[in-house]
Amino acid sequence: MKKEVITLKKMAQLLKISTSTVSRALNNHPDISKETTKKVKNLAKKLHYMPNIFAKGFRQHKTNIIGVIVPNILSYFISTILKEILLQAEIKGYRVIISETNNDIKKEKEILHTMLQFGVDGILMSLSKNSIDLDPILYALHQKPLILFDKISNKVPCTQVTINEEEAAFNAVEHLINIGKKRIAIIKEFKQSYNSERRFQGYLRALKTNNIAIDKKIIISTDDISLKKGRELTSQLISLKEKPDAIFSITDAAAIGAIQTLKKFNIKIPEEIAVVGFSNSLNSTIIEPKLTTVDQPGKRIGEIAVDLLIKEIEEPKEYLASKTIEIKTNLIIRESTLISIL
Amino acid sequence: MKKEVITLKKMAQLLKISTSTVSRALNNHPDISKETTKKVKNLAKKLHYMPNIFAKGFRQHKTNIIGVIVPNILSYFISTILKEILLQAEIKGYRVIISETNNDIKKEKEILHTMLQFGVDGILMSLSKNSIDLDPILYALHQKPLILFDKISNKVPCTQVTINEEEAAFNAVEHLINIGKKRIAIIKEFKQSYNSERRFQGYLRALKTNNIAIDKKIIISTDDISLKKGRELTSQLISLKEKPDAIFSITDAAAIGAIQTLKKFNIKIPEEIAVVGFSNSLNSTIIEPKLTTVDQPGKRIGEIAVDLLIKEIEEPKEYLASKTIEIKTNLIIRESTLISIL
DNA sequence: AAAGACAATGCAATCGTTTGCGGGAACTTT
DNA sequence: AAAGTTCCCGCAAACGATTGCATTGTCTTT
Repeated sequence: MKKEVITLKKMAQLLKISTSTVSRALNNHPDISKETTKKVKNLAKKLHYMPNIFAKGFRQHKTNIIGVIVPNILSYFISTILKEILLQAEIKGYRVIISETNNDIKKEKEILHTMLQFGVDGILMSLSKNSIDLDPILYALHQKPLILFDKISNKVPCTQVTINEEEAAFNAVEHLINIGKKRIAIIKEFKQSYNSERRFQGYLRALKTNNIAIDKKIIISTDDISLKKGRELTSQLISLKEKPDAIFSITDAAAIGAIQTLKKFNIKIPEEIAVVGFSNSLNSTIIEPKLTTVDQPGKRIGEIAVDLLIKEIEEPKEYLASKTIEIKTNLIIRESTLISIL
Repeated sequence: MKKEVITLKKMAQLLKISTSTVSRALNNHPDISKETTKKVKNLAKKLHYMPNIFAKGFRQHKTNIIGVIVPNILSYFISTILKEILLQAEIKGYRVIISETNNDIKKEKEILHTMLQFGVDGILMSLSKNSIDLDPILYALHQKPLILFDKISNKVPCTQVTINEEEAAFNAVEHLINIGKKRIAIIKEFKQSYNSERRFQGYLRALKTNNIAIDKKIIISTDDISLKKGRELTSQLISLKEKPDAIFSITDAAAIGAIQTLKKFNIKIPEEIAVVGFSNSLNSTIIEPKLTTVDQPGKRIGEIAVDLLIKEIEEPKEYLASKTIEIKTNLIIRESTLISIL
């Protein structure tokens, strides 16, 4: 199983030169003659020499590893971001270790700790649903560059990359208004979720801008915003005396649940009740009618987040730069809001 | 940004004892008195001491990192496996680095190389679609424990974890036969794919066992087995003189494409043409009619793969153990094959 | 020809942790 | 009281790569 490991020392012995010369030759140090450099490199290639990364990292206090922390990798949107993070990091010579919190704050803290202990050069993080205690994050931020993406928080003084949640929601709701809807329900998460809250702000602004009264009865909050919950909450909504004429769900999953329930009760979509989701997940084109939804450019988020992190790693700043980058989203209009205007 | 780093030496100076004692105390060495151990541990906690993983790994020739190589993380099935790998690895004290090949053989080779160079303790790998040149993998196998999962190959002498593809396909096709279907088409990949080939074998066996003639006209191969391709190929199938009365697709995506096309042409599912997929992806319950499909226990695969790998890491064997573990699947019967038997 | 410049290489320390070995102190045994 | 045990602890080497400084040899300059 084990093969003999080739080290600088071994190659030095074979060539009858010192390890320092071998090291310098491999690193293209100008002090070393072209001839020697060539000899060393040939031997290294022949023996499949691989530098011991640990000795190197140990010496240079750099690991070239980026830690990524996300609530749950089983989300198409998150996967898209991760995919791009992997790609970009690799291009720039970094490896990526990934950990999941599953929205468990205790675990979030642990992971943060082990990542630091492990010696990552920087951290990309998407917050758990209810990260209230931000101390561990602030602590981490003092040790290594850290950037938040997607699930962010304005309470952490660091670079943040996310979509413009408020505007995205505003556009989605205004679209509903434009197709003639006047009584628009929202299915959102409870307050703990910063992102949900920002989408809710967009919803409110759209209504206010268009002089539509806000009715708390059709503002629904839940903590587990799943497909199943979407179904249940929609059942509630349509049993109201004054039914809504549109539902804006802050996730696609719940929007799909909503559609399923509406179909079950033979309510016409979008004529009686239109539905808008959020994420442009794969399912949104499988469900019938196809779901109008906000497309979140996961690739861009991943790309920008890695790029900024590596910049912070390689050009460390003494002060904490705290800029938030908001990436534009795109409302994709599909059948669930497509009313033919006659 | 930078905080002072706590090392064994610093703590030793503070306590006026030697670094070796500090080290041993933290590792619960029996030679050290309880009193001293306690003192050391308290100080370590107070100062947030974190061992330098690189010095440690350097010394012990162990990194506690597992490398995972997959074709594409944007797959629900793969994500499920990854999720479990992350979970189990973490429980056992290992970190996971993930890389994608995107089915690019050249990249596959590079990734394998950098992972080894990086010093992972072992590798979990799912092969690219057309990994023909297995040399890099065999080379890796000589250096470190390596286990293949999901996309495997019988040409690599190592432990492999996968589902029982042949039997799963056999059951799926036999189910179609049991509901009265006699002319069953298959949508599969070209030969390069070992898994597709095994599913095809199951298809053939089911037909033979039930004395159904094999007709090449309804055996369709493609290299990009996507939803779109599923649509196109289904169009072809239903334009045949002798239409099939069932379609077995070796992926859910193509099966969903098939359903969409059948609906477009008003072909009744499952009465006229039944459809079976493979994977039990999220979409399979969103499409209408809901898709009958083979459930692949991703969690089990991930769990077993990590477990075996860590065993091989911690109890290295001199010989190459080459056992293949096949995990049972489960056919989930839904509307796309649900014929009420009167 | 002696001195200075420069190119090429080697020596040795260093990073933080682990660990084999040795030794001192306290205690037990004869 | 001498010898043997046991318990704690420290010394120092080792892991592999990097790097400041010293050293050697060659060439140029005056």
